[in-house]
Amino acid sequence: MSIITSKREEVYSEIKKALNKAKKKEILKFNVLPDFTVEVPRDKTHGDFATNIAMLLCKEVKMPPREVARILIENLENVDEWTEKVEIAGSGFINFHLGQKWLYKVLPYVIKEGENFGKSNVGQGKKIQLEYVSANPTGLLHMGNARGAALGDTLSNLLAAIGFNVTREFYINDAGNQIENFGKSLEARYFQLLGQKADFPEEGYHGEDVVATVKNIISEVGDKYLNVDSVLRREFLIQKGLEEKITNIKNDLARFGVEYDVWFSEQSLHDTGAIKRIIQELQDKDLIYEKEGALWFKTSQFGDNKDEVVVRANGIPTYFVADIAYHINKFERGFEKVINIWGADHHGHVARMKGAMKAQGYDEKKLDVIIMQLVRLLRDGDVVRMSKRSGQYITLSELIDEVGKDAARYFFIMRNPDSHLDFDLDLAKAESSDNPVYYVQYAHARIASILKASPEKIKNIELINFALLKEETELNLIRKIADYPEEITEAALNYEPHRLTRYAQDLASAFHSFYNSCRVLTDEKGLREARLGLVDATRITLRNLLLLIGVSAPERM
RNA sequence: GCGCCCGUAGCUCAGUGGAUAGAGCACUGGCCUCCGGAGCCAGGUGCGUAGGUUCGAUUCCUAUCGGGCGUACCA
Repeated sequence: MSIITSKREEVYSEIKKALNKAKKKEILKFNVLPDFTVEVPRDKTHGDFATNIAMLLCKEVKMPPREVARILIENLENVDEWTEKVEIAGSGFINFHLGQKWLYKVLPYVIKEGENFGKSNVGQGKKIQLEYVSANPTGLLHMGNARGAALGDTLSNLLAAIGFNVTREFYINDAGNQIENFGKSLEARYFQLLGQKADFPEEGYHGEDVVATVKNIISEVGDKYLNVDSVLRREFLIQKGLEEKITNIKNDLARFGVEYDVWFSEQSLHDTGAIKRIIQELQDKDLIYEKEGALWFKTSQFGDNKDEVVVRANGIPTYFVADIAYHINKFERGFEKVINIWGADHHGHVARMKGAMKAQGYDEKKLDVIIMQLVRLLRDGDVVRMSKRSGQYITLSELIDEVGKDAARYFFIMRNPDSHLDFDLDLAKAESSDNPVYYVQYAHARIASILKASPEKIKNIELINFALLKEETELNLIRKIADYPEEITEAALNYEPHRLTRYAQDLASAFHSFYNSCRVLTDEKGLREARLGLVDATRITLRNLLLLIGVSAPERM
């Protein structure tokens, strides 16, 4: 429990106590206590915490809000012990000024916690699963996959930090139509590279990477498969091709700092009969009918706007039913929460997947789908057009080469997933103040060099007199640090990783301001030690934060 | 047509049922004999439009306009 959270709760419960006291005395007459807020006001002159309770209550008690506020304040107990000043402001806000004492407790707490600062047990060890990227293994990872990777990994880190037991998972679409297509493409390239005539399938994968894959296969087995049965040849090429593609995907993601606990194969759902089982179960529930030779699932009964095919007329199950089987599998593994990160082009899939879970007797509320909008790439101010089919796209690997892992990850989580993302390659590459990543990392490097230049190391934080920190920039920095645990919790629970970059910016800014107005390594020993403590607490916070985002915290730049 | 997301500063984006709506970039001017100037300080414009709910709406609801995506026996 962080200091600021406990402080807020203290204020909250004191207000409640006062209200109940006034109610008992029949000065305020109300039935149910409204759901009021206690928040840190935007404007510092409005104190450390503010509540809107008076405005919410005014109607029921039939008094002007400021009058309600006055009564409430009168009924607060031992106000002087925990506040410096309580005032009524604006149309009826009550502002609590707590003084600075509690702020000084923040720093020793942070230093003692170290890398645990910000962590909590809000999640209580509950099992939670995140599935992200899950790109088709028929090609390389593109910008959209990269955004999903950065978001998914950061969100996983966040949830783990607040005490959830997180499983990170990649679903490999190694079955279905696109694999057939992949096989045809490989086969055509195989013929072509061996000097044979072959038409390349129109719907095939035109990318250069497919050519490279086939070249690798040829260097291994030569023309051995030129004259075998086409079915066997394709089977072999697909197996080899998938192996290489999946290895590539794993390597690229690893370079991006993204590691998975589970790589789940779609094919395995066919092999184990899980898909057949689902279809049977749906049939038993009378949720399946036949039309034009295909089997349809009555998804419209569950909020979808039309029914969906689960088995095609040619007898091959669709991606949809495989995905249902996969999600049932997730629930069977006992996750209390299942989170998917999908691109906006899959949003139509959400309602029917939830419907399918409901049809199978699972609580669809346990399935959260984060839809992220698509990425647009900008170079020299122009949009770079991308298309996977045509093979024209910038890969994750190329992106890392060009702008580096740190900048790429930072940029991807800077935006709300709901927002379209314009990825400005030139800005991401800029080694200047324009680049928000450097701005934050610079603060960390600067701290490292102060600590290095310091004549003494902090040994016993108990002996430091933090009350010597009285400058406005010092107090601002402490307040910002104190916000950190709450920021982490909010970002995690609301699935909002982008809050982290904003906070990072603010924290770095508060530090730079402090640095410019206060000399750390001053001759006064007491003040120097207090400031070193402040600097160290800033370092710990910055470092923990960057770690969550998957960006390095450099000692030097 | 229908469904989902978005519309906030010149640009890229945060944010909130409440008190003066923020940040970065861009533009202008200042700041190191001293811990890293990749820094700091100062400067100004905006919630697409129209209704409704509310003590209070940029936020919630409805309509409308604009952009993206979906609406496959692709995934």
